[in-house]
Amino acid sequence: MSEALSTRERLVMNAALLFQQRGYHGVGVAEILEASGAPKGSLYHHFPNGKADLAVAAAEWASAGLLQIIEDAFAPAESFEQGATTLCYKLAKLFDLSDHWLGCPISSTLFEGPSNDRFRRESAQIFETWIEAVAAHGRRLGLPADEAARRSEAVWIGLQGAWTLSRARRGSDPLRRVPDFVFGRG
Amino acid sequence: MSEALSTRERLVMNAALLFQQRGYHGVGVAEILEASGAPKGSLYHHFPNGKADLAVAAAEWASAGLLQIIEDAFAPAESFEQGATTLCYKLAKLFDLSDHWLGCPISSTLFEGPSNDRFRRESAQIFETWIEAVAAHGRRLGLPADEAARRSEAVWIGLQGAWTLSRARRGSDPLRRVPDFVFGRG
DNA sequence: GCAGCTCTGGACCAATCGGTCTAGTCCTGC
DNA sequence: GCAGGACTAGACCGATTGGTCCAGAGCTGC
Repeated sequence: MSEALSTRERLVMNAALLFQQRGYHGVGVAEILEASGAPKGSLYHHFPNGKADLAVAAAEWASAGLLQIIEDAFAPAESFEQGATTLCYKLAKLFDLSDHWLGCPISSTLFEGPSNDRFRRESAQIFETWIEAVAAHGRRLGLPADEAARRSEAVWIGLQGAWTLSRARRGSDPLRRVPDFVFGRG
Repeated sequence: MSEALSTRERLVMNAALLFQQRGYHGVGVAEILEASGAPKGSLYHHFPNGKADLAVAAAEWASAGLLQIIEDAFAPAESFEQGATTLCYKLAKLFDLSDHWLGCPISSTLFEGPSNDRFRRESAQIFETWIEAVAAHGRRLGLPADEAARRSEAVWIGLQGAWTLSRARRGSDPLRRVPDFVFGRG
């Protein structure tokens, strides 16, 4: 149960999940409140700017989760290719565990949000953090810096694109083929 | 000028553009009406189910435009690689001509829409049409059927992912590097 | 010239939107 | 035991949402 979580944590978690399912504008504040079992006062206490603040917090929370998945995937890896492949499979499994309709937590939450620079900058920064985390593992595993940068960007692009196709097809197959795509196998 | 266009066409065009910019739920019916210079009655005359019908029509209109771009890119091509590269550059140019913030017309319009099966099926079908159009050119240009299918899917995934990254970075560089990823250059 | 359509124009509606405000509860330090 | 901040609870708000409805404009065939 989530009773142990604070109201703030529940708000962020539920907001992240709901935004991922239906996008920023597709989810009303009331629904997030209901899912979190919190009254309106709590939301505006923890997030003075309301929905927008909550969305940024939700995206950052989701981003932290993704970074952890990257660490878990690369920790036991003996090569960049191996780590990246594990990462793709982990995300495919995550996708399978959902109802096959989750979007990218960052795009869904921030790209579709109010068109202000704050959201745009925040999303760009989260994406770059993601790519840099993978690139760092590439360098650690012996790749030259420029190749690590190129490869990690390719992994990101492959995952982002394949995630969309997996969503349309309601199955994780495209995600599982990302390593072939990135490393020119098959 | 767009005076020559019918009310219906103006509605579909403007809806497609606005949805692409801010997603299905991010755009109100009133705004589409205002952009099209049409009253409410016209919308519900041409699209009895209102916003949802309009969104499907807008996605199909955008899809037709994309298919035309594919034809234009592959028509003079002498190899799949050449056609696909031209396609990527054409889309990069298109992205540059916008304010660097357009989303994929299909995802923005249908993925973020109401979570019903109609939207999901429609988006899946449009994506498959897209991939099949590219694959057909692959076969025409001498690729074995299975390789054409794999390659065209890779192009689609690369473009979809790179488009997202281009959006975050506010520049079309990632799109222009898609051919390198797909064909293992560089 | 009028019957019968397609289409337009816009008033109107209930529901929902995100957000404000304040009274009250709870916990903690003293 | 009480002072005071952190937090909850929910009534309330104006604006906007998507949608309905109907009167009438404009065109076409007769």
